Amino acid sequence: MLDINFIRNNPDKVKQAIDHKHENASNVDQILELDTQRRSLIHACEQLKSKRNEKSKEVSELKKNGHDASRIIEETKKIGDDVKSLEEKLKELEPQITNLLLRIPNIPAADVPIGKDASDNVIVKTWGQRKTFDFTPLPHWELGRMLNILDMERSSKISGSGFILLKGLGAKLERALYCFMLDLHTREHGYTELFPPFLVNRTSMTGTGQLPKLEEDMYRTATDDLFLVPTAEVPVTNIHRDEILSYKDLPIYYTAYTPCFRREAGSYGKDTRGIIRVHQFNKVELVKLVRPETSYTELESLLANAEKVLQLLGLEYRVAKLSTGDMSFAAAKCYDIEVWAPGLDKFLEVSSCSNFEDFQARRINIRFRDEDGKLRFVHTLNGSGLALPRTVIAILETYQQQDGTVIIPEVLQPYMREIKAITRQ
RNA sequence: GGAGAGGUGGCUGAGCGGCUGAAAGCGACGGUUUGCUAAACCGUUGUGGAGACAAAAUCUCUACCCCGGGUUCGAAUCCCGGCCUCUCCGCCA
Repeated sequence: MLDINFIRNNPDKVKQAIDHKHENASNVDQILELDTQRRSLIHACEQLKSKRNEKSKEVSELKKNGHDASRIIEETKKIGDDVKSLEEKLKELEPQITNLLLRIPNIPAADVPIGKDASDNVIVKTWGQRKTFDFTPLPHWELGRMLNILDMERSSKISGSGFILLKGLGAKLERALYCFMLDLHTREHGYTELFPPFLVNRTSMTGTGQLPKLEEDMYRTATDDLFLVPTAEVPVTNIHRDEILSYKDLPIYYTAYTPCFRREAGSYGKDTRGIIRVHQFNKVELVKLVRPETSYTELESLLANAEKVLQLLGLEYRVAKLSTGDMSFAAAKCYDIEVWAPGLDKFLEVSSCSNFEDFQARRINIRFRDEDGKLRFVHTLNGSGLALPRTVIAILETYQQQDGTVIIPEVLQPYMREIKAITRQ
């Protein structure tokens, strides 16, 4: 969330950000109005408390010297009642303000293109050569069925639509991919590997910003009020919640594999075929906690780390700098990586790399003490490195042969017991 | 699931309802001493909020001893609820 002081001093910037992000956000003027009320209540309340503390001390003195204190006790009781009534008003007001504050989006960075949606995103990079085929490339669901590695009919029998059942070398390819990604990021890019819980509590979900806005998109276990993680970002970023780190600890780089669970409420009818959009998918996530002054160079290197996966897999991709209208609520700047899927004849988003500046850190209260002993909020970043299903799609569709077999990219072969191709099983 | 014990500052650990934002020790930081290191000695050492100030520095007030309620003129301390940790038993991959 934003600092209330920042909103107070820069209401127009905040309003402009809301406008540019096309967010259905809280009313800034209303927040400021409530904030003014809040502060005057606090002031009045604290003055009364001060008076009460003084009187209590007098009582203590009088009693110690054996005098009667009943008159002052009566007076003080009255003050206590007034304090209580002011506190009740505050207790009503404060959650209102917090709730409104939680629905104000982050301010986009200065170099983010202003636009209304994805059509205003700017392609900043393309990598790889467009693969040409002397036959018509098939979509992955055809390949998956022919090779008997993907069974969408039976997965929907087990769980409903939008769930993946991988079989044989399909399952092995999946496992090879996330092992390869984790190895790359830990060995080459300096990330620490984590294996976090897959269920998290409400506080964690609120900390990273999935709640309160997106509760409808989350799977929740009713009896325990736990949520299935929609991304490893949630457990991993929350690791240092309410902590004060040392500047010596920074930067912190974490990577984690988790399944991701998303109800995809409201997206019915979109990308329904195959495994483009599913309720459960695997992902390797990259998370960074860094010093504020380094966060934008850290964003570039995080993006490069994610790109590296596709480069090593030999998959064509492009990088888009998201416009204000397409950016997420909490991001200050965001790049999407999109991989080319020849069978679908389109690009698919496989990673979203964002700098949240101190927006998440403020919500989640992660600070660090710098060399001067000052407390400052860290900047948080994250990105997929990468999401699995769409990477699988790109591999199957890019490396398909005329006979329907699929060549395994060389970097994955050591993870596949040196199998070089997936053939009909 | 049953029974018990416990949650105090960066850590260990005292704490009678008022003199406790909190003893003591450790650590960290600064200084003195020292050829260097160590040791010794001296000093500093929380955070949030509100207000004063143009702002910073600073100052004042207020809150915080797991969280939330309650009792009281006054709560780290008493009472109730919750969360978490540990031990034992049961169940279990």
